[in-house]
Amino acid sequence: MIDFESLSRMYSFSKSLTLKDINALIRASKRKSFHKKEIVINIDSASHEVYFIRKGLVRAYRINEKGEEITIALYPENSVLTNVDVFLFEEKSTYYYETLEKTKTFSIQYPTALEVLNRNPNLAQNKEQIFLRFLRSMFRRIESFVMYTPEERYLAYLKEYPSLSNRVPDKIIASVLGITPVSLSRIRKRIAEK
Amino acid sequence: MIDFESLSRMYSFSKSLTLKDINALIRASKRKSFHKKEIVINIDSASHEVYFIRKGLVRAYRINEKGEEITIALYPENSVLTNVDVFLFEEKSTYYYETLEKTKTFSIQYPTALEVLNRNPNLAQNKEQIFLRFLRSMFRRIESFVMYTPEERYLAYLKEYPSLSNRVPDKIIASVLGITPVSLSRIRKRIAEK
DNA sequence: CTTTTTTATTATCATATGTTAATTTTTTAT
DNA sequence: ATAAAAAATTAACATATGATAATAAAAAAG
Repeated sequence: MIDFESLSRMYSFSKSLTLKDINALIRASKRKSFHKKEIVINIDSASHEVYFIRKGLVRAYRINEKGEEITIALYPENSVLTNVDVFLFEEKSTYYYETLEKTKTFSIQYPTALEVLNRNPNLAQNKEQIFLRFLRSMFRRIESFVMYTPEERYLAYLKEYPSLSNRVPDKIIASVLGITPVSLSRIRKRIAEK
Repeated sequence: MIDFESLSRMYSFSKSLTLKDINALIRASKRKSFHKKEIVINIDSASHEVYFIRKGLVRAYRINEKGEEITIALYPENSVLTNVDVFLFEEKSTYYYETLEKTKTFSIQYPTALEVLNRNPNLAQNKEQIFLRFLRSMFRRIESFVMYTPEERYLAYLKEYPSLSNRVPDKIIASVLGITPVSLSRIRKRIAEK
């Protein structure tokens, strides 16, 4: 059940995983495939499933009071996707998690993951690494909102995620940056004129 | 060395701490007092010290390229303050952590805290709680930037931290909200007119 | 208490963004 | 390949914000 692709994905995700850890994780996890625009976790779901994106791209979005789609996060390859509402607030999901591309995942029920963690102390450290990874990206994102203009945020986004800019529709990028699609289009024009 | 104030502070911070845990923590930590406008952690510091704010108020700020003070975070009573650059990015601090009021803290060197944690398995769970607390507040803050206007963010801030609005100068609140002091003043006027 | 310094407000003007709608371009579906 | 749908661009207008400066109010220092 352990193939080269799983191994190398795991390795690229975390170099501190041992073969034994990887084995334990892979045996406890299952693979899923999603078509484009397929729901991974639905709104109102209480799912405790933790996903590792092997391939593809997922977004988390909701519909606001005005009926607009608000995308709060993108999950590209090698990222960990969880139901934030369940994990952080013990509430049902307030977001749809939907693929933007054909996507392949490993996933594991959180209670099962905890069992594996308890049997493999090495993994506990890995759990902390995942927490730190979330904290890092969230902190950088907050910094970008506090310190930079929308235009600067867009440029930083292009720099940090060059591979995503071609895969994510601008209207979704705009939402992630906290601006409207029309405004992003104008920003793009301004940048192009330089 | 364990007084009632320490106990009740600890209890209000986390109800899952046992007396033994509290004892271990308090014995390993030391108390500090700071005057108003005193530096707790300086820019470029590599300090691994973790602070628990017993009383008072601290902010993290830096000076941007234009010479403006940018406040990224506020740390009121019962919050945990760490050198984010050191903890998340293993770099020297890019922020000044400065008191806005007379402030009293418990603090502990992170390596020492880890020793205490290792000797007291109950505390490990508590460490996770602290992580979760950071993740929660960061996530909510990101949501507020993505989904709400500056005016809505200000109203949400007033609602969430009513006790802070009188203690923090508006120019600092403006910075935390990612807007200019002039703009916040206008927002306040607009709100007052309703 | 008075003076000095800091903060907040207001005004003015330039610029950016939001909103709505029309048009063009691109993507998707058949 | 063609039609249909979605996304991106552009335009026009209203509104909000940024920048700078002057003034008023509040806080700090002596």
